[in-house]
Amino acid sequence: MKYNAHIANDEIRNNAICTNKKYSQRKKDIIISNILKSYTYCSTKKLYSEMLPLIFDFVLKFKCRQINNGLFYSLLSDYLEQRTHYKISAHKYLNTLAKICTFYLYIEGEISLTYSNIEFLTTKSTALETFMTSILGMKIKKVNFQDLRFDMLLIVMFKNKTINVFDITNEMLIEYREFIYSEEESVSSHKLEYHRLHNRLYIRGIVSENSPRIDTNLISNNDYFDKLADSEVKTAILYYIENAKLKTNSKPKIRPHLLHFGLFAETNYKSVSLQQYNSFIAEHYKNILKEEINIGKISKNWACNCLVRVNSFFNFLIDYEYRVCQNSRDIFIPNIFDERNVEKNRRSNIKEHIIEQIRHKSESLDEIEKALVTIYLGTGIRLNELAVFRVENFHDNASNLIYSSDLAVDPDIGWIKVTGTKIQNKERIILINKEIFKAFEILKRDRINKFGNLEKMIHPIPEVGEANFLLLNNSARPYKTLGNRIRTIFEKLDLRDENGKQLKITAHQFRHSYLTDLVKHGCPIHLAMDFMGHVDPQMLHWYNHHKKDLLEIAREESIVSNEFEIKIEDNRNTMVVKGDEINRQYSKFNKYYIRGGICTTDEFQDECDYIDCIECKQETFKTNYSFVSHLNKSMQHYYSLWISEENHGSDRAIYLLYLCRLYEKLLRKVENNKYVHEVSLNFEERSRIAKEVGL
DNA sequence: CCCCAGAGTCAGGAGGACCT
DNA sequence: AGGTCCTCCTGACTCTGGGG
Repeated sequence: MKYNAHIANDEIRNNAICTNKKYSQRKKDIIISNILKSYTYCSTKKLYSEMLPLIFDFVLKFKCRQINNGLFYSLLSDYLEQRTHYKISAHKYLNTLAKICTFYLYIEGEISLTYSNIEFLTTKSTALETFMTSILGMKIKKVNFQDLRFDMLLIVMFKNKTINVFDITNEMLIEYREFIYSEEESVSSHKLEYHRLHNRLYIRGIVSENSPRIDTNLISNNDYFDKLADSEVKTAILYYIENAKLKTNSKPKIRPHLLHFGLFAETNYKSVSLQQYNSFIAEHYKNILKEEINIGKISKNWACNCLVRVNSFFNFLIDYEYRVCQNSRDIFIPNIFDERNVEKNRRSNIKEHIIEQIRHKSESLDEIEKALVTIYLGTGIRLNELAVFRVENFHDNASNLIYSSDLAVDPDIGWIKVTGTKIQNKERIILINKEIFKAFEILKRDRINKFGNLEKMIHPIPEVGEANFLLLNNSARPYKTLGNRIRTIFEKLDLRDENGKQLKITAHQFRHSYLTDLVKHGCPIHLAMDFMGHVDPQMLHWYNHHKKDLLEIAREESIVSNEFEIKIEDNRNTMVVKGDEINRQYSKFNKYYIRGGICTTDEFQDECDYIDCIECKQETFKTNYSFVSHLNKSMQHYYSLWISEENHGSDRAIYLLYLCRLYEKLLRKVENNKYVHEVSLNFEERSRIAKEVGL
């Protein structure tokens, strides 16, 4: 993804708000107002507008000075706390503002970047993104800020220089970006390089928020690392031990714990082994906490946080031993807090009885949660699509279609228009039933209660303009962490499988279930694709968990049922398989087709020499055979007509006919009930097609 | 009034599932 | 095959309500 950083830099230089000299108050005000302008959606705007000038001044003080993230931030907190009447805590938005100021000053050439504060100021952040887009004019909307950081670090590698504080100049940035985004070079390979670099150099801090801040959040070059890592970490541990002794009274909770770990580390760290590490953690974890810090009475998270930090310290020790002592044994460092069991294969659909369970148990949820569950359950919507769903896309009064098992048309029920996130600006229609309709109403009502009149609501984020998101977080910003909430909900539901094992359900799994359901009920392929928002029919293979039934239905009920079979081509040998065997072979071979003209793979087009294969005569033909299953007698007739004609012998014909059938029904209803039929673009297109084919 | 603990919430990083 | 984005987790915040 390209962004025009160099252009932006030139513009800034041409219209420089300030030179390298000191900022005048007026210029400073302009900068600050610009930053604030980009930050108006912040829920505590007043607080920040008051603090921003202070932050700006503060950042200026660090002109051309190396400073560590942690130190920088703690100093900033102190600085602000002294000068305002607010009690400053480690506030993320505040942090972001500091990043913005730093970045601005960097762009202006007022400050230089150290390796440390590269990390510091290029963290991915909505505010930073907004800032760069609106104020600096950088078109980096789609750029991951992680990548920006990669770039900056890789400049150093690309230049084959050791990392030096002031080596990263704008010219280097420009040159490197040109290099990295040139067509000859793959960005991903650089990412890999970066990962190696990153993993080697980055040590996470072992400092708790309740502890004095120490410079342990190190990112450094090799020299720095080699020179300082040993003594620095050692110092940190000793520091803790010292403080533990001194301040046991004032901080009774953390000290014994750290003391224990610190002593262990100090005495054992030269020879700490994986076995020691594991057994130590596993055997003493609970006892230590109970004995030393009385786990029953303190925050669980807090204790865990301490352990994580110590954990990372041990990671460092082991890494250090491995690297410095040249010990060649394999070391695997487990994360004792990482209990997730990530499924390595594709995600599964949700079995019917689990869905029943969900429906049953969700009675205990509150209204909003219940609505969310209902929507995901019944629409196959992507997680993010609901998060950015706009109120105006909810056609509550519109008449429209609904997909159901008998393909009936129900004009009483509406649709939602979803803006795709995978493909930009691509919209699609999802048909909803009354249950989902109600769920949306609940969300809408909740939205009005929280944020006022829906119709007059303009989204607080400037670049969003008048978009009116249905879901907002407490700061009236788009609900980025909807996934977290969904996960919490399903944890609350405590779903169990047959063996009583707790199930982890994610929102995306409902997509699998939804498609499986569609196909199971014989939904035609292109319609299913529309509903799912897929471009490539092959994706349906990925999602469809109903293959066996699908094939059997297709075989038994299709218009070509008398002669239905699947030929599987394997090195030019053809075999005909049916039933279970079809299912078994399905995954084994890529190349298959159905007699009657349905071809499924691209490769097949080149080699196909079957007369029946209509596909090979079509340019854009791509499908699988699942649509066949829904055809009824009347459709057989149309189908036979269509495939008999040249250039029309494709599943497209089936699709069109299917649409015709739907529209036929709809039009009839509209006529009878004097229904005003609102159509979306998608449906206009379909309507047009329907007319073209004679309806 | 403050303190505490728990519940709820949110941004960001990492990795890999999804999708073109 | 390479790009996108989902899901996990973590650190750290806010809110609430009870107790001193």
